[in-house]
Amino acid sequence: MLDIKKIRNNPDWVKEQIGKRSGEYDIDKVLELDEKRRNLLVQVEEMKAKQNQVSKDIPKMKKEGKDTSDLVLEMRNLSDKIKDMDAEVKEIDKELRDAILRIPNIPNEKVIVGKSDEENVELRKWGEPTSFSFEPKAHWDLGVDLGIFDFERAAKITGARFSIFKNKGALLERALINFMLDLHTIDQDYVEIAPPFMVNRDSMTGTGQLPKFEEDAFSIPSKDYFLVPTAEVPVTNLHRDEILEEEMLPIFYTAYTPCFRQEAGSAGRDTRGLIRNHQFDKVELVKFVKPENSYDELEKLTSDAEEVLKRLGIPYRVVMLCTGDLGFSSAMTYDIEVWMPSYNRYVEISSCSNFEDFQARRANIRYRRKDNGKLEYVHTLNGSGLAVGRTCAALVENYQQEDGSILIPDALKPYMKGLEKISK
RNA sequence: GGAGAGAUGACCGAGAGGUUGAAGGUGGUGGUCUCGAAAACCACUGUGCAAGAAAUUGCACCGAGGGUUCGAAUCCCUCUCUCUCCGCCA
Repeated sequence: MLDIKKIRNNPDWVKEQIGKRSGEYDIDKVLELDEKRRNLLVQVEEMKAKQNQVSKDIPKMKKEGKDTSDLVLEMRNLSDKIKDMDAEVKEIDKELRDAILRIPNIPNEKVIVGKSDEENVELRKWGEPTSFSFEPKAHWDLGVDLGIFDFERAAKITGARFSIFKNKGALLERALINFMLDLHTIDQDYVEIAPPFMVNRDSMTGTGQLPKFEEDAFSIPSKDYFLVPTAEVPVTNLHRDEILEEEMLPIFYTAYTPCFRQEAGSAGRDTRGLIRNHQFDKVELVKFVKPENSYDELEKLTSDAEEVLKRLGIPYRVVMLCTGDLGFSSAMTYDIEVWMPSYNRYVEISSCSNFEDFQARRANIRYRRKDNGKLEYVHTLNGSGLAVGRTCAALVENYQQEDGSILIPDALKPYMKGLEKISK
């Protein structure tokens, strides 16, 4: 959520910044509602001030033995007027809040301006695309042949875009989760969280999934809960409506959760295999930091996620998303893209973002500065560390052998009971 | 699911229709004392919104939302959450 004062004081600048994004956003509506609200507020507050004053006077007058019945009658009228006007203010408040919540974050000035993902910029590359002395297969073929993935039965028991991991495939999935969590908690400084896999509406609003993207989420109507689309939601909301002490910062969390997404609008894309499922596993990294450190922390968070691929020996590259491809809540995002032989290109496997105070403002996460005792919004960041399903797919494809078996990278062997390779 | 109890400031905890934004304490900040520190003592110490150049002023906020009243932290209703007991259950 943007600061309404910022919008009010620099409307043209805000429009220009938001204009760098793709999509249309109605900032004039926000300005209009804000104006309307403040006009009403001045009036109703004047009336309330009078009401409060008279309410103080009445007991005094009674003590002095004066008759208050006329005054009480007058106040009864005023009270009714106030009630009507309060309701009006409340209605406008709601509209205003809803309108602001639908305005995306302002991109950081360093983010490259561009229209779509085609204008994203490659920052660095690690390794080279895997070369094969034979025709490499896609993971959905390899995995089914090896009996470690089963998509047909997943479609039967649930529907399209679900997967089953079986035998060594299930072990591999589990190993990857543990490998990633151990890396982040033991070799890096993250504290592990095992959060609920369902969250309420306030949490979804706090991180920016709602109100604008409700159709992307799976919901539990009977409780107005949502299946988590990412661990970012429960973990960032851990500190919703809290005031943190400065010495508590920075806070680093990592969490494994399954993620549930409708994938609305992606019909027909990536329909095979593990790339785009309604349910997938992910290990997430989340940071709460002081504003002055957030961009340094974004660099570290990204390299912490990259470390997973380095240790697994899977080639990848890091790109900066241009303004047109930036997510709704993000001020700056680096995507880590892994080499996927079946696609013959790099595929997104992690998205590392600095939200600055956008989420903190929505979720009301503040901290008290030691030097002046003032409250300030924290900056929040997160990134996948990594998407487990896609990592699994990338590993299978990049480590495939001519005979259809899959070599296990050294770093993962301790998590696979020392298994060297998966074969028939 | 049934029966009870509760939810108050950063934290603990009073308050039971009328100068209560809310006693007292803890914590925090500043000061006195000290070579320094601790202890003790003194003072200060909520958030949001609006108006104003500013000092400042107004309004709101005692789990959330409604209601009663001239006036609600205090009374009534609904909901959420926490705790105790019973039942059911991985």
